[in-house]
Amino acid sequence: MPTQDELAIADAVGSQLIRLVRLVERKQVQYQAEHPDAVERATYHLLVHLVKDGARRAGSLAEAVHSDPSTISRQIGHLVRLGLVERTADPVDGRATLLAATEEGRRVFEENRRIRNERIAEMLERWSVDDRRALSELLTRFTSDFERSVPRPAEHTAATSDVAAVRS
Amino acid sequence: MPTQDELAIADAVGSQLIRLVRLVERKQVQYQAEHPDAVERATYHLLVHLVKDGARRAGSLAEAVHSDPSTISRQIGHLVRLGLVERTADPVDGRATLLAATEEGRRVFEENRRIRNERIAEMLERWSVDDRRALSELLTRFTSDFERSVPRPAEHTAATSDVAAVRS
DNA sequence: GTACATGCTTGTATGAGACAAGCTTTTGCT
DNA sequence: AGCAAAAGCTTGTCTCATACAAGCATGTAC
Repeated sequence: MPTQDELAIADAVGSQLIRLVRLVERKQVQYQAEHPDAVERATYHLLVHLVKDGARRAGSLAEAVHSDPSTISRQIGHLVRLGLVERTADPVDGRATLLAATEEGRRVFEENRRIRNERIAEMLERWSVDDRRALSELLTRFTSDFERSVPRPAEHTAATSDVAAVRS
Repeated sequence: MPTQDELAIADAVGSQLIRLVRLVERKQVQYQAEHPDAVERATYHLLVHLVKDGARRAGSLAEAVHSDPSTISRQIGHLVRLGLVERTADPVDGRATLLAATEEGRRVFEENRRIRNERIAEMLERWSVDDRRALSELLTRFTSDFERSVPRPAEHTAATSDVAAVRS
């Protein structure tokens, strides 16, 4: 039973959250518009997974991003054509393919991350050190709480209204 | 010229930001999956605009959400069919249509927002009052800074790398 | 009053993603 | 060992959202 006060804070946080998500999405759309040959956002995300977590099988990726294997297959196809990812036979299972980021794939990822960090550092330029640290900590904590509240897809517990939480 | 320390904070903030955006998106996908007759996310966003800012013309909406007029037309068509939005002739310009949320449209919006706020309040349940307030304030401030850094679409200033800021 | 601009809607094309079918390899049962 | 069933991925087909183009109606300017 949240109090009126708690709901007011929740409303503020929720509004900012939505605003933030929209801004990020808009930036990504702009990026696509200005880089017509850039890979699709979802496709790029696969590269990120491979760089961060190392080589994985296609099915594992599909699960990680909650996407259909056929979709993954085509997306990886793009990345392979661009030389950012390599397919190698899985030594322990001939049916499977091991996917790994290439050196170039890692380079592209690091470059994007570098640019992103610089932009964010610019945004925080005028913030006090304490505020910066506080933002980072509170954001991390909130994200973790949020993550806990998103039902794992497998569980599939009665979530009829659970899920309406972030809309608008 | 950000320092090493500043970049480290920026990296943490950026990572959490991406994580957060993905969580929100995932929640929205789940919502769609569980409510097959729910309107498309982008379509719902139009309703939000109409509730928050009052009646507007279709073209104005199109600009607000950076979308094609034809897309808006069809999306509004859905909302009208659902009884959430009304089209009325613009009294001052016979070519234009004024779009307004219906009572039901407002009700749906308020309900979603209420549910969202409750979920977020739950997430913050165990937070201290100070931390809650700090999160809300810092998030608001950061979002505003972020917004300033997203070039207005009209400006279209050399943004070749500006825009790579949020990827991965 | 006629030509052009403006605002929206409808037709058409593109592209991402899901489901289904197919091919290959592995596993399990006898 | 051998054959059936399952697993892992790829390719074919469909759907759906969105962008671009064309069309229709109204408004505006000379």
